[in-house]
Amino acid sequence: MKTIVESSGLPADAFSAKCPTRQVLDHIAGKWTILVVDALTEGTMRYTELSRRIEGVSQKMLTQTLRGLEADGFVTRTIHPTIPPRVDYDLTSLGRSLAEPISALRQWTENHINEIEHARRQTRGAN
Amino acid sequence: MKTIVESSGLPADAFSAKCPTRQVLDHIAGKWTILVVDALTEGTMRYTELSRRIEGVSQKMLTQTLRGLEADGFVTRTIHPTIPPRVDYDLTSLGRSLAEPISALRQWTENHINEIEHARRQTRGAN
DNA sequence: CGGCATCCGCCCCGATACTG
DNA sequence: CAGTATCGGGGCGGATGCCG
Repeated sequence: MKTIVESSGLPADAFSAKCPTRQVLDHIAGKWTILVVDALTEGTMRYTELSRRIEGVSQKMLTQTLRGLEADGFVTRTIHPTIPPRVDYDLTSLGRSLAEPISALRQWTENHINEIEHARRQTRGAN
Repeated sequence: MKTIVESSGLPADAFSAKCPTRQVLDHIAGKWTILVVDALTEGTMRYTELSRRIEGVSQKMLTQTLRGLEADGFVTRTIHPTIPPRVDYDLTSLGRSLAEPISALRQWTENHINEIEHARRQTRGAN
């Protein structure tokens, strides 16, 4: 059962260059998207909580990633007009759905990191 | 049960900037990696078969992606010294293992593309 | 057929400074 | 606290040409 893309009437196919699925996949494949979505599975997080949870992310990239996730309907942004200001980020139901395969990918990598590093050490001379 | 990274003795943690898991995750998050791994789940493929299957990929990026997947132990490269030459690419058992969460991610995106495009249209004025 | 080498533009991303 | 604005380097990635 293939999804029919409403905007084009064609079946969804990530291997096709024209399919919008490709853009979303490229976006999800961004450097920080996986970590941000995955972090939010732990519950509501404030901006600075996210930046501390995800080591090494800059303000710019965190903001940019969050804006992208908002635009795609994966994350909600809630502003509390208090002093000091407080902004909460949450996964939408669509975002929680996406988080399942994404978490699986992170966990797989963590579980197999030793095999991968071993394979890397076997690669000799190639460069 | 967390994996202990042999090279560092520390638990695998993708949220930690120093963990090698991060590099692998960044690598998997490359623009073409998901499509290449996923294409190879359909079986052995030659170089030109891959380039036709994955619309829009340039020779350079296909080669570069395949070399990276080789180095990480996800893909094997078999050269048949015939005329004309023939090169077969296959997933290793580690690669087939990785392909499961990766395929899940592509399928999820294809299945939810209409919801995502709808969410995108709701976003007004933001830019 | 299955690459590699080179050039080069673009934009990703980090660093820094500033704001409500 | 939660951003925005701007600058600048690096590398991702496409185009082209050549090779065994």
